[in-house]
Amino acid sequence: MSDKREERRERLRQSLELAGHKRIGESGLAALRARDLAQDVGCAVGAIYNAFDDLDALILAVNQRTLVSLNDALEKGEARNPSSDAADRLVALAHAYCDFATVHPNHWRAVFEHRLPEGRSLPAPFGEALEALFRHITEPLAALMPRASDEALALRSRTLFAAVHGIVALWLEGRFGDAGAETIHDELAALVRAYAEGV
Amino acid sequence: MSDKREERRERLRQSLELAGHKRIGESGLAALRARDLAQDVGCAVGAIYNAFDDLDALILAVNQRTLVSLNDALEKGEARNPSSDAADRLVALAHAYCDFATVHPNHWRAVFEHRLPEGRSLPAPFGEALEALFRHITEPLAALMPRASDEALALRSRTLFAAVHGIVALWLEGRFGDAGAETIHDELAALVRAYAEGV
DNA sequence: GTATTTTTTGAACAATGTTCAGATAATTTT
DNA sequence: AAAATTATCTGAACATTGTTCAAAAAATAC
Repeated sequence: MSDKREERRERLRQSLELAGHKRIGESGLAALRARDLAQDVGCAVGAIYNAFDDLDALILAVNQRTLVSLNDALEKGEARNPSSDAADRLVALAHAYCDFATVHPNHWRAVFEHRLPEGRSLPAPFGEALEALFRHITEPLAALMPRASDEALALRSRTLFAAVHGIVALWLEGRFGDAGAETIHDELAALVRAYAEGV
Repeated sequence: MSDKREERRERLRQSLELAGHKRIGESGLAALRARDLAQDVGCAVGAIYNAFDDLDALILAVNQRTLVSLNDALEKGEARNPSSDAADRLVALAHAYCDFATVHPNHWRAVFEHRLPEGRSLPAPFGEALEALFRHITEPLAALMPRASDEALALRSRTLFAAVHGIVALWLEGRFGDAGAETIHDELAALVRAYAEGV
């Protein structure tokens, strides 16, 4: 019966992930320290490396959790704004994305700031969480482009996501000055609608 | 006559900036090491701190240089593609931006990867170089929105820049899979044209 | 209850950016 | 030209990181 061991290890993993989640949320990815995590959880620094290969692995776990929350937020955004018009749905998604980034800036930033060391690639579940994100876009987009191939749809979903992400990112960096949230929503809506009409 | 001193110091500054430029170009921002720079230039580590406050200051200098190159590239792109149609000009700009990022990925990435420590803000010349970037967009955009205020134009220029940047960034991260350069050019053109028509 | 295996511990290591006292070099003054 | 002053350069030392590892402790197996 080696379940107990795995269970204990899993508990530690969870605690550390939670502590990491908290620290990133409060102070950002750059402020994450192995020793702080150990203290939060009440273990020695070395023990971290029994639960995770790396701090990178821990960060990936936290970021994946963030992606899941983001997915939830997008789904709630869609539910709150049920429309049969595809363009409306895309705008609602963009707004929900923007709102999530505004409410959880540090978590959201961490997902995109984090860079894996050269050569390592994203774990499969992380890629799947990203895929789920894109799917939200693909569906309405398919309504707008009934004759497009799956590959074309996948590509254009990514393009639209990237455009929206770029706008939200530059805004949250503060490079837009101090434009209010409504202004950004307007900008997003304009872009998304223009794109929806153009395709 | 204290010019000689300033001149020497300036020479060191230049050498270090050049060495930093080279290292970032070859291996990326994350691989920049103070000790490596010192060796490249043939001085002691400590001497770096006579020429620059920080490594951050050195990085900012390199990044500013990159922004200037980028501006040049955009101007050349405009010159190579002279059109009276505002939408065409915007598309040419987006393509020139994409090409620059493709040819100088590490330099280009460094500009956006680098984060100043909490509380410090960009030096004025850096902000001006960014402004110059936006101006390229503002001009054609003004032709498309003859009745827009200066503030509205500034905002929409940034939005369009951010959207294009987001697309190029996600592409260079490799999240788009292995789409060819023409595909990305097409995607950029579609987005820019749609936006141009929509405003 | 003993033996084995795993985990935990925290000191030690390596790699960073940065500082600083002393040595060196440049500049100014006399 | 020599002395005095000032700036600069040097590289060892410091503080902070993530990570490792031998020894101790704990858990598990027999």
